[in-house]
Amino acid sequence: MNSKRPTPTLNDVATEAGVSTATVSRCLNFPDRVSQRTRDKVMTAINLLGYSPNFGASAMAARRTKTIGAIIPTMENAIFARGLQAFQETLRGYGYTMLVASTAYRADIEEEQIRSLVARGADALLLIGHDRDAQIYTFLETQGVPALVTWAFDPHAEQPSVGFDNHAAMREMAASVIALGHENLALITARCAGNDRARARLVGLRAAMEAAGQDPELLQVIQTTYGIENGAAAFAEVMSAKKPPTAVFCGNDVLAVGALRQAREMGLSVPEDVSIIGFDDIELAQVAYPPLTTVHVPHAEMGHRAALALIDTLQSGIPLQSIALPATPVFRKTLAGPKAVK
Amino acid sequence: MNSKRPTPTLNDVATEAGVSTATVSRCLNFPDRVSQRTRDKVMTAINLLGYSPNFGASAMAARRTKTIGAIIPTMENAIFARGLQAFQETLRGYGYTMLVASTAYRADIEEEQIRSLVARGADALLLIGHDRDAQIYTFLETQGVPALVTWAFDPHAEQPSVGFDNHAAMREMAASVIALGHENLALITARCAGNDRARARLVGLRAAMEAAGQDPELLQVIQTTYGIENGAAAFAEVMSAKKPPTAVFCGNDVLAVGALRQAREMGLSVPEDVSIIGFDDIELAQVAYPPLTTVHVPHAEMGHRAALALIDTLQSGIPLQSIALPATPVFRKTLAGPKAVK
DNA sequence: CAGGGAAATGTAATCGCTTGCATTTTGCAA
DNA sequence: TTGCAAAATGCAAGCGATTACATTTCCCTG
Repeated sequence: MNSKRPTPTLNDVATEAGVSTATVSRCLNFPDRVSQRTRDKVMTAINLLGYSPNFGASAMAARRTKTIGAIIPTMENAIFARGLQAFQETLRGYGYTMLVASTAYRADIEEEQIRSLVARGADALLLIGHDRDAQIYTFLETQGVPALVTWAFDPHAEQPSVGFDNHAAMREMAASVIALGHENLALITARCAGNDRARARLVGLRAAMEAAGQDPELLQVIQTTYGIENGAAAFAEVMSAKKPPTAVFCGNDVLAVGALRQAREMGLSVPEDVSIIGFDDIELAQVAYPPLTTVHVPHAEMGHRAALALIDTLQSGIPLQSIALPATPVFRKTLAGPKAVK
Repeated sequence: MNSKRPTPTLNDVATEAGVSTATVSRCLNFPDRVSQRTRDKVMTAINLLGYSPNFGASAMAARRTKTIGAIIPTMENAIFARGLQAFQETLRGYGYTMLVASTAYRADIEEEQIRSLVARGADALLLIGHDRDAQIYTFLETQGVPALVTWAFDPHAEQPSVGFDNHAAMREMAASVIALGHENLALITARCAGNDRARARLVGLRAAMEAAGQDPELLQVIQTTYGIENGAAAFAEVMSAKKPPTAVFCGNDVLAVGALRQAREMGLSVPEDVSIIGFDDIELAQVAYPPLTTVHVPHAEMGHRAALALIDTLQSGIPLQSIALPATPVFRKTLAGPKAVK
């Protein structure tokens, strides 16, 4: 009847149930190695005491946590949400738990989060994109924590990845746009430094221009930060050029939606006056008005496959294998041929 | 030169640096209780070995983790994103780490996640809404883990909360709508079972009707699952009534955006033919076309204040205090008076 | 009813770190 | 120099689980 009892431990349960701690532990981890009667006693004690195992202690003793960490740049917009959701669901099905951390697109925070998750005992890690200090990969190796890169696929990279080829996807989309007759192009993109995906998309776009006989140097590029507002601002800037582009590519749908809004505000109609092209195909893209022409990314599939790959390597010990998934243009309503030129 | 060295421990660092483990530990946790020289030696050893402290061990020994868990219904849409982001940022500023888990709106998963986070040593928990089994609160109490409810504010509830009054907010919005002359109302909402916020909004709406002398029973209510698609479907259903409503309330912006899209598809213009009202004021609301009239929720402020409250109780031991924040209607373009009636 | 192998349970070492207390160093004033 | 308080460091006892390995109990079979 003392008011402040400390949280019960395995030991307390053992005492209460009149068995040894080993039995209680087994009862929890391998129920069928324990007799029915004992199990009942133990379970009763557990409920009575409101016992819950201490994760840290258990992790330390068992040297595994059935936990996988995921580190994403941001949770602000839904870019990674669908993928992560799928990732988590698949993990759950195999008895694993996902831990998420976000970095606000900052390398230093990312490193901090990686260390934090590893310290927390994450058995493996899911990372977005390849770009990061080599020393981080060394660290992970030292710690014996497998890391899988996603949202990108680069067969040349050291790190295994489950994702799609950003370069190829953007090039394909750009090729279609150029085929429509657009010659004056612009790109609004997230900062490319430390962001291999953004960079690959940019380079892919230039490649398409080159392939079509255009001078890639003519591409007007604006780098900005994520966010609808920023997309809007960048669009305004882009369109203020003496010879404004007829098609504006955006590194992602969030920026594209901002551009779209700005276009409306500037009295430009899309796609008649100017085409706007996104990337990612998040929910926003379908809701935008007009519905956004964008590059579809297999979010759920990616999350699912990544989870499977990680679990597999954890259980089999076989190194991770890269997997390429397709990302393809989806044409909705924001793309049309350029206005008849002067 | 052996290829598979185990991950280094505090002990290894101590040996390498030629000091005791106590010193290394202090060096990490209270740098200023250690001499400059020693600190350098230790740091060198740490870097050399690629050491990273084992969180579980540390948590066990110290009995605290500087970790706060947040459990949200979903990460799929951005509803909780802004709030969480703010929550995390504030936490970070005080040296705390946030762990997120999502439940897919399922009570059993939520319980599982709560236990999991507690077992992981979360020093405190952030929960969405009040509705959950009383036994969970008992459990948290037993474990000595303070839990703060957010996204809702209910002075009558047992649990402390930092949030806004869903009932009052919806009533206020509804009052404005009714004042415009709308008499035939409908509500598309998330499932109300186990969701006190949805329920409060519904009741708030009815209260406004009653206050205006309308029969609350006349409100057409459709419960559905989150998602743009579902919002669209529900809207179609609502409008198929023999006497379709002139204003359709939505329990949240995601549903509202779906409704908006469906309206467009049905050739109805908003707000001329029908008004659509959302709730939450997530980014989506401003991007939608036309921009959504909705109830603004102080996401960032809420996350920020919740973090402060939790840290405060953790450090001072003073029980959590509830805080009410305002949530107010923001009128954009999807609300107008009803069409001249027959 | 004895004997034996399987099943159930117990014993105790161990995981990596923190921290109260004891001990050694250091820095300075006398 | 010497003496001393303060600063720095070391010692060692936990923290709460897991799990070899040892021991006891059970259930059959002959």
